[in-house]
Amino acid sequence: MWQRHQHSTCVKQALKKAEKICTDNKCRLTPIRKKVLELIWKSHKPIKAYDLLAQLSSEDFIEKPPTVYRALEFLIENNLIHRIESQNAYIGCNTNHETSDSKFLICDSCNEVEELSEPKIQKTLDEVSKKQGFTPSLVNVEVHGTCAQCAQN
Amino acid sequence: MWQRHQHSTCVKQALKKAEKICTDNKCRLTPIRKKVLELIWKSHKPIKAYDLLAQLSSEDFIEKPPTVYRALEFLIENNLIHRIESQNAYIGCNTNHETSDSKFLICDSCNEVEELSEPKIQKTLDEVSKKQGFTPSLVNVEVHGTCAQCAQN
DNA sequence: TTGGCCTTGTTATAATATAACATATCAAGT
DNA sequence: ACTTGATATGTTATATTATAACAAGGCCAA
Repeated sequence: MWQRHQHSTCVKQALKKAEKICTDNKCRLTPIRKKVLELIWKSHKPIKAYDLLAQLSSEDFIEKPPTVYRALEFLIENNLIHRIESQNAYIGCNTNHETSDSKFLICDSCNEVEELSEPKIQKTLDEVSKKQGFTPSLVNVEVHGTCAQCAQN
Repeated sequence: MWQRHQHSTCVKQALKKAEKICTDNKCRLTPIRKKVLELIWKSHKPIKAYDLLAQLSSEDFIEKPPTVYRALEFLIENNLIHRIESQNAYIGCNTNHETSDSKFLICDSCNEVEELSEPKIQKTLDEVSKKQGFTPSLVNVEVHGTCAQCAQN
């Protein structure tokens, strides 16, 4: 997207962060979970469960749906990835949050995704919720559109 | 949800509004489309495509998936309903918008949904997008939590 | 070292959605 | 009214996404 970066390093960083989070949370980053997380980060764009499945099966991992969905569930619970609801796809989480809130800009042209961490959004949604007497527990924002790169071309 | 209302009247109003919109948009609110819209409004909560299908088939309508999905597609295109992405479900739209943007408070306890039309949210998202050089075309916000009614109980 | 819990394996199936092509209906111009 | 092109629906089949249920294995703490 508009922010190019060294991709190989971000995969490593993500795995490192995952190790730490699992230690902190007293849970296990098993080989399958690690592999799925790695594939998600390597993809760099939202990736679908059955695409992960295909990649796993080409690498001596078990290639049954429950395997992947369990790994995804685990990674989501530990805030290591998010699900993009409007695409039935999964993407690595590179922000630090306690909650599973997710806020994305999704470029419908290049299909890259930027995760937002602007407190302003959360604040606005909290205000509006409060006005309705509503107590938010989980926020999901998906803004579709065109990124800066794609707008130029 | 926190706002109780006369339900039978809101179904009628929704159908009336639909007639108008279809006239304006030069498109046709056929019996199937009308029936699907009516069922969605009668449900009053997000309803799933296959539940609609079941209800249709018990009323002499054709009971094949494409029938329902086509009607849903039409209704979404004309902003008469929205899809709740996090639930694979559909709900009537009672606000007036040009775009298909949708913003919801979703009570995970009673499963009722409130559509938001606060310009503040749109404004905040526009600002954040702009900051990233991103041009939004469609916004989807789904805030899960507990509504005022349910919080009391 | 064993018992319990977490994780994975395995089979089957549920739930959600679309492709592709045939037929019917509408509505606008003649 | 008749023709025609566009829109809508019927129909069959299948794609895509996800979970249930139960068995087996591995890990670790008492």
